Amino acid sequence: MDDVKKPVKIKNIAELARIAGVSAGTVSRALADKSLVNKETRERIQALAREHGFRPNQMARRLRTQQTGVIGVVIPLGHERRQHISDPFFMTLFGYLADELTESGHDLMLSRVIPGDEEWLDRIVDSGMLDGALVIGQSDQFEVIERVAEHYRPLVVWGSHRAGQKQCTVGVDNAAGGALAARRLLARGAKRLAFFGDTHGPEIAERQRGVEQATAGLADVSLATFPTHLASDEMASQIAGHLDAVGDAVDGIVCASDMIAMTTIRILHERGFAVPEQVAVTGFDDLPLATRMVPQLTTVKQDIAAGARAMVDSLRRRIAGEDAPSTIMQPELVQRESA
Amino acid sequence: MDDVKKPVKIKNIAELARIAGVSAGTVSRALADKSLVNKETRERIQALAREHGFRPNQMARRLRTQQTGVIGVVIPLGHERRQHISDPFFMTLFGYLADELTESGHDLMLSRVIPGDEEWLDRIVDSGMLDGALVIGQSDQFEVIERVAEHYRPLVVWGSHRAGQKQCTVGVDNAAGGALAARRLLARGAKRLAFFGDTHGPEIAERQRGVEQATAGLADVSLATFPTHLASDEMASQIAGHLDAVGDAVDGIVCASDMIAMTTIRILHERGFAVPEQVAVTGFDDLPLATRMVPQLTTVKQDIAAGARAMVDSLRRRIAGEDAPSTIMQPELVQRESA
DNA sequence: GGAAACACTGCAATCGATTGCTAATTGGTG
DNA sequence: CACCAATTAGCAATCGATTGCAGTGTTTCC
Repeated sequence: MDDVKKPVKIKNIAELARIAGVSAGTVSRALADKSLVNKETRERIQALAREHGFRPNQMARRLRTQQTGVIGVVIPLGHERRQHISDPFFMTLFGYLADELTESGHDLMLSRVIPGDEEWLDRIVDSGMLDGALVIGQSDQFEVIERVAEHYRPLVVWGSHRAGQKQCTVGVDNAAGGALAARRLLARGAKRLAFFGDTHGPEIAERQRGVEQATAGLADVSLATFPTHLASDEMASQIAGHLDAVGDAVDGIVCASDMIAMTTIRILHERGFAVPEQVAVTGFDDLPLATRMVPQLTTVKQDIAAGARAMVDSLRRRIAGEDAPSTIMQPELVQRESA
Repeated sequence: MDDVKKPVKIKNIAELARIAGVSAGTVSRALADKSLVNKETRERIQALAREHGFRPNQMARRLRTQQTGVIGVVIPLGHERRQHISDPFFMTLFGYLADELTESGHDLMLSRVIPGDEEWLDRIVDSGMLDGALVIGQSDQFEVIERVAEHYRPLVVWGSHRAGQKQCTVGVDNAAGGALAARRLLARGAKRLAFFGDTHGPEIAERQRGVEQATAGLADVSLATFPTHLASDEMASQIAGHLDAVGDAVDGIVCASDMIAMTTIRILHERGFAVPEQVAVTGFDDLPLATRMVPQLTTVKQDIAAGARAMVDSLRRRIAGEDAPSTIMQPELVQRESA
C-alpha cells in the first residue's frame, strides 16, 4: 500500500473540471452520480476525485440547495442555570437522538442555551443552518417555544403537553407517572410522604400534581414538597437539608428524577436509614444506571429510546411538510428494590 | 407587549437593503456593527432588522468567510460496534466539551461513525464545514487518525500517547492508572486478581499492562484477564460469565471502567459476596456516579473536566495556527469504599 | 479659494457547488 | 438525404453574505 506521492490538492470543482477536461457542471453531476453524464466520463471523474482526495465543499452545496442535513438539538437551561449539560437524563436522551439521527444520515448540532432574552430560539432556527430542531425540555420557556412553533414547522419538543398548544411535543404523562410512584409508596404502607423536585418547569410540576392527586383525600396521609435543584453539586446539600428538616417523620419519598433518588438514597444510607425498610424511595426516568445501584431503584419509567424515536419520526414528517401530532407516552412503574 | 402585526418576512440582506434604502454592502457592515458605517444609519438598520426578525444566513456567511465556528466531535466505534453513544464516559466528556466550546462561542457537531473504510475521518475534516475536530477515543483506528493528522492540523484526540506520534492527544497515563488500582488491591491484601476489560483499543490495553507490571514478580499473586465489552447490555452477562468461571478464586478485581465496576459490584452483591470485604473492586474514570453508588466506588480518576479543557485549548491553538503538544495527565487513585 | 484629509456608501467580484436551459453530436428512420 | 429524437455536455444564473476598491460629499487647513 505504498501510497504514491499524493497529487496536488484540488480545492474545488472547477479545478477538478479543468484537470478532467470537462466543465464544472459535469463534474458536479458526475460526483452526484447522475445518469445525465456518460457512464465512462462519470467513472473517470469519480476516480480522479478519489485519487486527489477531493470532496465537494458542503457549505457551498448547502447554500445552493437550501438544505443542510443538520438537525439542531437545543437544551434550554432556563430556571436551571446551574444545570450542567452532562446531566445523565439529557445525555441519555441525547445519545438516543444521536443514534437515531445519524442512522438516517443527519448531522447533529448541539446548542446549549441559557435563555437571556426572548430570541434564543429564533436565533437558532433562523440561522439557516438547520433542517429542523429538537428542543430537550421546556424549562420555563414554554411561551417562547410556542411563539416560534407557530411559524417554524420542523420543531419537536421533549416535554409536557398542554391542551391547545401549537408546539409538537413528545413526552410521558407526568401526572400519571407521579401518581404511579405515590400509589406504590402508599401500597407499601407509607403514610408520611415527601416530594423532592423543583416545580418551576411544567414537567416536574405535573409529577408533583400527580402525587398530590393520588394522596388527596386520604385522611392519614401527609405530603410535603421540597424544591430540589438538578444541578448535581447543590443537589446533595439541599437534600441533606430536606432530610434534616423532616427528621424521621418521613417514610416515603417521591423523587422527581433518578438522579435525585440516587443521591437521596446515598444520604439516607449515610445516616443509617434502611431503604426501603424505613424509608421507601422512588425515582423517575429509569435511566440505565437505575439497575446498577444498590439497592436497585424502583422508578417510573419513561421509555427514552422510544421517545427519541418518536421525536425523530415526527421531525422527519414535519421536515417533509406533513403534519405530526404530539405524542404522549404512558409511564410505567418499574418495581425494583428501593420501594 | 402587544406585538404589532409582524411585518413581511425579510429573507436576505438585499431585501433589507431595499427597505432601508441603502446597498447590501452597507447592511452587511451595519449588522456586523462596523464603524465604517455612520452610527445613525447603522442603528437604523439594526432596528429595522430586529423589527423584521431578520437574521443573516449563516451558510452564506460561512461560505464567504471560510470559517464556520463549528467544531466536530467524532466518536469512532471501531472494535466496539455495539457500543452505544450514550455510554456515560463518552457523554460525560462530551458534556464538558460542549460546555467549554459553547462558552467560547463555538457550535458543536456530533458525528458518530462506525469506521467502515479508511476514509471516515477524511470525509469529516474535508467537508469544509468544520473549523476543527475532536476525536473521542482512538478505538482501533490509530493509524487512520495518524494519517489524517499529518495534513490536517486542527485535530485533537482523546486517547493514549505513543512515542513519535503525529497526532495531538490528551489523556491520562493509562498504565500508571492500572498500576495504581492494582497496588491498591495488593495493599488491601488481595492476592488473586482479575482484570475486566477489552484490550483491543490502546487505552484499555495499557491499563491492563499497568496492572501486569504492578503484579509482576510477586510470587504469591496471580492475575487473570477477562475481555469485557463496554456495550452495556452484553456487559452484564459477560461479567456474570467471568464470575462463574473464577468462582470465589478472586479477591480483587481491576475493572477497566466505572461502568464495568458498577455492574460487577451489583452482580457480586446479588451472589452474596461482600464488597470490599470478600472481593475488592476498583473502577476507572471516576464518573460523577462513582460517588452515588453503594458502596461508593474506589476508582482511578481521570480528570475529565480538565481533559476537556486541555482538548479545547489545544484545538484553539491549532486553529490559530500555533502548535500544541500532547497532554498526558497523571491519574489519581480516589479511595472510597469498594476497595 | 483650493487642496488634502476624512467619513461614508456603493459597486461588483467572490466563496464553491447546483441546475435549468441550450447546444452539439450521434443514431435511427422514412 | 433530410428530419427527428435521444444523449451528453456546457453556459451562466443562482444561493446570500462579505469586502476591496472606487466614488461622492464634507470638513479642515494653509
